[in-house]
Amino acid sequence: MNKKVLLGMSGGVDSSVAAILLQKQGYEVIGATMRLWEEETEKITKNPITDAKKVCEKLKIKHYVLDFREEFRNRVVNNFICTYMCAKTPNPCVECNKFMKFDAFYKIAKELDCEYIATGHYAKCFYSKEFNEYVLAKADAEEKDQSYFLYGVDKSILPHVIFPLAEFNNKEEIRKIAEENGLEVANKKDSQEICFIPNNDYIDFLKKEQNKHNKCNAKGNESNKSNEMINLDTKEGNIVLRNGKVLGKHTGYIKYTVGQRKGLGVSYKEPLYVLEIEKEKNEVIVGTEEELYTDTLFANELNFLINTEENSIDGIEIEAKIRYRAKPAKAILKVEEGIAKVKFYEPQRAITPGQSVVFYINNIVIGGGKIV
RNA sequence: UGGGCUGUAGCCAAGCGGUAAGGCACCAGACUUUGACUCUGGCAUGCGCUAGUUCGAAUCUAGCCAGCCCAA
Repeated sequence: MNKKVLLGMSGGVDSSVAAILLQKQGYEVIGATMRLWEEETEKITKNPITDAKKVCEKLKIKHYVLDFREEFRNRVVNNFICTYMCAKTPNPCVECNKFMKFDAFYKIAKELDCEYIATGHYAKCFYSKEFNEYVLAKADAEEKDQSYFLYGVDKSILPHVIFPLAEFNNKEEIRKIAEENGLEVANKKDSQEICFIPNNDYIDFLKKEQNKHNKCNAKGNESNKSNEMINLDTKEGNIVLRNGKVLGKHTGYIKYTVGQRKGLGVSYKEPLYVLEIEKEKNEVIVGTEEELYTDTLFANELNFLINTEENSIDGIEIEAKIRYRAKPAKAILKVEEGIAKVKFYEPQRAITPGQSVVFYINNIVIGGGKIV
């Protein structure tokens, strides 16, 4: 039996400990770090390659550096920019998992004769008797669970995925294992923010990159990009209430997302939040917190991780997560012509176009899509 | 020129004799593998100016200044 596994290593504690755990379980581990973004990646995300190499040396495993820069730009960065241009809010981690970590990476694994790939994600992958196939599910530690980011992967890959951290429920334990094994990264700070954006300044990033990308792959924006994409970061428009009353000016709608409160620069008797971005009129519509709640959403670009031929998904009750940090909420799912309609029992706060909605049944990821 | 209204922090704004609410913005943290939200802390010895009444004035009085509206 082939027990070779290619482990994606970010140079952080989680994926480093994952290597140790896999070794203990008797796998032959090969480490690989993806190079995703220019040369700066090293600086921005704290030496992923160098650190991963050190860990591999210590654990006596092979380590490869995979140059995915071109794919990353084409699939992840391009989509990030286009989505903002479309007045929506992207989630690059979803794209990255789908195209990089669970596609391009798996292809390399096969070339290296690895039956499995593994990552340091907090998620679970196992054979479900109920569904009669391999499924993706939440990690035991629900607060750390990252299954949300993974709904977009191709379901055929699930039998080949291992998440060594699936059952850990606290980070201290993981750091402890790293320490016991003498890994320098034991106390490395958790990563956060978008990996390819320095200083977390996505506006500055868009300003610099908006004219560089060559082809727009975001849905509904295939045409005439060249004129529109100039100066998205400065193109002035109105900030208005639902009734049309103009409260002030914005300097580029890409600076806003639904539910956003900070940065509006307008006065009102109570806090105002972004309700909607009107791309055609170049308007940012704002309102009070209660206006933020809606009970229905539609999603496209659907991906299902269970066999939808054998399992009915139309009209069933599910739990849906409308953003990474949102609590799953009960809803009824309907699917028609590639569009999902999700009707919640309780209205949800700030449903945001561009973000992903992920469907769960008993902690198992059924699928998900992009909110329109 | 006559009549009316207004003047509180960078912005909006409450207070109407008892010792400066609140929101926006901003700053510092917490939370967070997306953008947000949220949470904690900070942010006017001073209320257009001057004089007065009062134990006490942003609040009352007078004059002045500035802006807005109406009328000739």
